[in-house]
Amino acid sequence: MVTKTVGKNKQKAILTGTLALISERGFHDTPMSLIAQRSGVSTGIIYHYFENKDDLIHTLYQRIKQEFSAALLVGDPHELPWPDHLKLIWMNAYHYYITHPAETMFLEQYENSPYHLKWEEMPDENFTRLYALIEQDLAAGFMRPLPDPALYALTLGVASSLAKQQIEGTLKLSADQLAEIANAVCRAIAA
Amino acid sequence: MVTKTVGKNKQKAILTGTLALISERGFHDTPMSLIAQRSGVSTGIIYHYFENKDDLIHTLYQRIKQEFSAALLVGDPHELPWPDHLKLIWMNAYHYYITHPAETMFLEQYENSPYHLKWEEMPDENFTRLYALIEQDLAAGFMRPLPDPALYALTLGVASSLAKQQIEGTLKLSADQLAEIANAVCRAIAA
Amino acid sequence: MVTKTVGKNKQKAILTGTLALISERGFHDTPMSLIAQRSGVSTGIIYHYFENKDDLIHTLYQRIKQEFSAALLVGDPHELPWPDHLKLIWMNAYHYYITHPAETMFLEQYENSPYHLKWEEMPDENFTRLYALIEQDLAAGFMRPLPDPALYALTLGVASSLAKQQIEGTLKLSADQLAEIANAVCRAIAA
Amino acid sequence: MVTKTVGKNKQKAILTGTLALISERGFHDTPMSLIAQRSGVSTGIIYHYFENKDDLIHTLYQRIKQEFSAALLVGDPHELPWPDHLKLIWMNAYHYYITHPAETMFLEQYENSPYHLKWEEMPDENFTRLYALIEQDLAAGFMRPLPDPALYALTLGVASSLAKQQIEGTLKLSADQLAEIANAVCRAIAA
DNA sequence: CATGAATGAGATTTCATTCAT
DNA sequence: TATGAATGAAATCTCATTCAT
Repeated sequence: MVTKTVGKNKQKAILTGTLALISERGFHDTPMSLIAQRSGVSTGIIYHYFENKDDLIHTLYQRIKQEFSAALLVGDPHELPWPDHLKLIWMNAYHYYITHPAETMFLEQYENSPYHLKWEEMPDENFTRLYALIEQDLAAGFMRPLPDPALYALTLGVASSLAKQQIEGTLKLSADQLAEIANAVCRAIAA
Repeated sequence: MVTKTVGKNKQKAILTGTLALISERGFHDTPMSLIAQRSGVSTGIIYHYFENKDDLIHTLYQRIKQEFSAALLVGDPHELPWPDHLKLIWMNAYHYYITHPAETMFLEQYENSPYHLKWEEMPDENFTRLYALIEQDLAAGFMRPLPDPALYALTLGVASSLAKQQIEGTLKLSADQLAEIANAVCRAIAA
Repeated sequence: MVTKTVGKNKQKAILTGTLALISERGFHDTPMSLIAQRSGVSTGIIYHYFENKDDLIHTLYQRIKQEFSAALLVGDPHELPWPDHLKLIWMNAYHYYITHPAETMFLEQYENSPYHLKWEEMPDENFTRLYALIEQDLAAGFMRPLPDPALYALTLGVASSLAKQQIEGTLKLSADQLAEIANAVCRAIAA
Repeated sequence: MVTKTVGKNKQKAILTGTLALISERGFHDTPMSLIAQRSGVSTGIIYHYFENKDDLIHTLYQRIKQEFSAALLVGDPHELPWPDHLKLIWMNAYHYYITHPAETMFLEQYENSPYHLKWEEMPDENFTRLYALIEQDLAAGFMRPLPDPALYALTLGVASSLAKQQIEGTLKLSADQLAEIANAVCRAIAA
């Protein structure tokens, strides 16, 4: 039982090290040996926990994506009326991004590389619940009937774009400005 | 006279080959030897025109960024009143993206990699003119006083996000839907 | 226990292979791939033991220099009176040179290339002891008060020069001739 | 006639550039392109004046060797009695070395690389005259009957060794010290 | 489970030499 | 003569992956 935990810890350490390095240096320029070093493990052991480098990176992606989807549901948006649940979700996304800079940079990098086309997206329960909520809003006529990707781009896409700039230090938003942008996002898609 | 341009042609061929390969395969997985082969030149000559791989990629980025900024001004948006000039610019961006899939994928990849933080952005005359137009709209009270990056995310960011999905084949927009989205974008930032 | 030393053996093999090749072919014309082949190792492992080619060559130089300095003290020259200790040291140097032709050619090549100006000389205990002995001889008035480099040139420099020619096959010295030259060297610097 | 001079000038420029670069950077690390640049000529033209890189380097060596041998005879040593002519030759050598640092470094490098074994030494009239003078001294019993290479090592070898150290800045000799060393050299080989 | 030396294919870059102009 | 773009073989170095211990 002790060793089981050690094993999990080691796997976690590898994922953490990989995240740190890739967010700093990019996919290229992040060799396995450096990951091992940063994670405090040997090169060989990585291949015990992951099939190969691609598998390691993809696993990391899935973990982060899952963590992100869970973060979107913080505060139980399903309990709130339109448009409050939309604003909460948007704020949750934004908050996750700026409090998880490494994860954010990694996600952006991953999703914008031809890398992620090689794998199919895993189904995720939290996203399923979110899509259901959106369907309700559409059915109730609160939201304009735009294609899903358009709704995404006009909402969470904006959040990620802004967060990225804050992380890079090229933007600083006050609470008021943030609320104002959240309103703008609502205006964009509200019926 | 024809032969005088051979040199430039070769440099252009290299940039074109690089663009094609990187948009298909990513930064990693695009070796110089493959670039040479695809461009129909020898490996060595690449280093005559570019200092190294980084320089090649960055130069390519600058060229595309320039081409893009020029595309935004097609149809003389400065001559149109608010909000028509905004819509024109937005449509120009969108049009550039979907008619230049390789360039789009390259731009996204480049701007989302730690790569681009190593270089400072070049000043660009077209962007300067665009910013001036935005300042006017802000001063005239047409647009909400949001920070530049927020305005960008709510407008061109949306266009790029949508275009990317169309290129990847996960989205198809009708002219009506597109116009509807352009309206949404306007609503978002209009005062 | 045998296998524990495998690592060191491999490093030694690389140094030995490098020495052989460089003494035969020179710095240029000695590619890493050839070193690997001659040493019976893979190219990659060389970079496990040495940072780069420069580091490999410089490390080899240091090892040889150390071995040489140890060879100078064979027979305990400190126990002999003037000028016998000088003659012993001189003979030791000469003997080392002609019995280590590869090392000799390497040393000469290294010390006569702009290469060695990039590194600072390591302090060496044996040389320190030799300098102390020379100081004594100077203080005792046995030797003429010439600058150290001049003393070196008039003694060991002569040994190396002669050895080099013997190695190249352009000179053959009898024991008598050698003794005669050792005397000449003594005459040159004796007070 | 004008162009003939230009040609010679260009060849001279190439030799001068090569000398400067090799004395600074070594045989390796001195590419043809850099030689062209430093010499103010195009890469291609070098191959008009020299067959290849080896030929260029060997030609340079011969020129310098010739210049050096001429320098040894300055002041007409043949007119002076023993041991004055020996001292004059020795001083001539020393003087040439310290006033021609690039040439000195080049010579040393060349003669200590496996390079020079590929070519046979050219006969040189000045050296022939010098050898004749030495024969006379030997026959007259002024000099000890040591092999030629030994005589060389004990005389000019010492001069070159000292000069090299002065060039590298690790030694500074006063006129007195120099005269003292010249005396030491004479003592070494005088009967 | 764990290590890290070892491999070797392949990546980037260099450079002597050629040749069209 | 003169240029310098062009070639491509070869050099240096990297790195994902394996495996003996």
